[in-house]
Amino acid sequence: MGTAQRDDQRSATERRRKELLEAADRVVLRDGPDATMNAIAAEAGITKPILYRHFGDKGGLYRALAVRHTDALLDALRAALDAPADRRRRVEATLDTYLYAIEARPQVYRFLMHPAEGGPGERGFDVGHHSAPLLRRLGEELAKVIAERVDLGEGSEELARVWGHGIVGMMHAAGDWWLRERPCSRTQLVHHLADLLWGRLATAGDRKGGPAF
Amino acid sequence: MGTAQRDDQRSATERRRKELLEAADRVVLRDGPDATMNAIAAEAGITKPILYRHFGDKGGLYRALAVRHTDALLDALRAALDAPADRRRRVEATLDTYLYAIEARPQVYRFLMHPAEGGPGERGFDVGHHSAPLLRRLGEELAKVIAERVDLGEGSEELARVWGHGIVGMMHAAGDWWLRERPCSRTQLVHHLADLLWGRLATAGDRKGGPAF
DNA sequence: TACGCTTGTTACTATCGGTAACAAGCAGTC
DNA sequence: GACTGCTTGTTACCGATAGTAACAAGCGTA
Repeated sequence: MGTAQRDDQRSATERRRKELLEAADRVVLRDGPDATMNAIAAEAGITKPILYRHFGDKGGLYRALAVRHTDALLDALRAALDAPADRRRRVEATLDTYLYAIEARPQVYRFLMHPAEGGPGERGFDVGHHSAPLLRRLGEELAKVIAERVDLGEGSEELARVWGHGIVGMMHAAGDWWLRERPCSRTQLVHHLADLLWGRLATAGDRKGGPAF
Repeated sequence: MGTAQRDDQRSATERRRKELLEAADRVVLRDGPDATMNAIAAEAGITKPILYRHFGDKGGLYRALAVRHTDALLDALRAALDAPADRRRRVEATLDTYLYAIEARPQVYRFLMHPAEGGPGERGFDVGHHSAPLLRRLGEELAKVIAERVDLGEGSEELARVWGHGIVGMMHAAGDWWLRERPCSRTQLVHHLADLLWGRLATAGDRKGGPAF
């Protein structure tokens, strides 16, 4: 077998893989976290074992799906992070980018972050909480940017990683809550979070009627 | 049937429920996220249907378990939050309390936050990502304390809730990452996070070698 | 004794992830 | 043309698990 054909086959299988992923995406969009392997295979016009040949197990399929979406999100976040503006603006732009993404595609977001939620059998598309890997990836990425661009003195690498994961967690938790309750506009949420990051908690006074310490 | 006996029975069933929860706790401690309903029933010396009569479904059992642990954690956090010290100390004490809890009982923590992780079948104790409810509860609780004690001016209630959920998310994500990688001591992590909350990100200078904006 | 209530069991269903075992098409090789 | 090797695809199964009847046994009470 010549190398030309091997390349053909390789690109062919990759195309196929892409098609399968797109089918999986459609099912996830439609069925939410209840998507089963059978349903995905049916949507792709094939049967289960092929999915398993391509992705190993359900976790593999999920990971491939998650990587696709995470990559897209990361690109958008990097653009906001690298915009030519002062730090406060960049932080706000980054927060807004993330929140816009989860607002625009809540189905995808819920699938990535909260697989297996509804459904009677509770036997949804779970495969072991992939939100953590996703968030960890975002945290590491943010840490890299912080370490690159902010002067933190001694032990800056460690500090940057702590902050990276901390800020991503803040963004994620606040975004998750906001997406459910919609207590305010996206812009307001962004400002509130930026205020928090800008140390307003430290400078705010004690409440007058509150406990006296 | 007299009311006395009805009370007896009620307290009896509640005692039983408590025993079942303790058995479930032991299994979770031992088997981690792979705990099955059968295993829990066996540990309690009974069979499945009784668990279902007491807790409805797996989610019910999980929720009851989560509430127990969350209550205990909340008590500890409230104590730290209400200690007679300045705000920075209280924040540090609270962070440290949380981190100590997850450090001391990682099995419980992993079960609450990351059910269904290991195991070949990936069919672990999942039941729909209960970490979110848990974190939401912590967030609301912290929001209450912030709104009570910090003077935030206009729209303080909304701001406090954003911060409550944001800070809890920061604590959770950083703690989760720290628990896995152990890149530094707990004390250091606490200081790093408190620094972040105290606005050091805003005041730090640009890195000299970094991109020029 | 007969009733009602709770506790408990055995035996079952349904569903889902995952896996053989086998069939068919299609390139290149003898 | 027949043979080999590879990928794609199928049907039919296994094993584990959540969840559910249907039935039995203890135990106070009327």
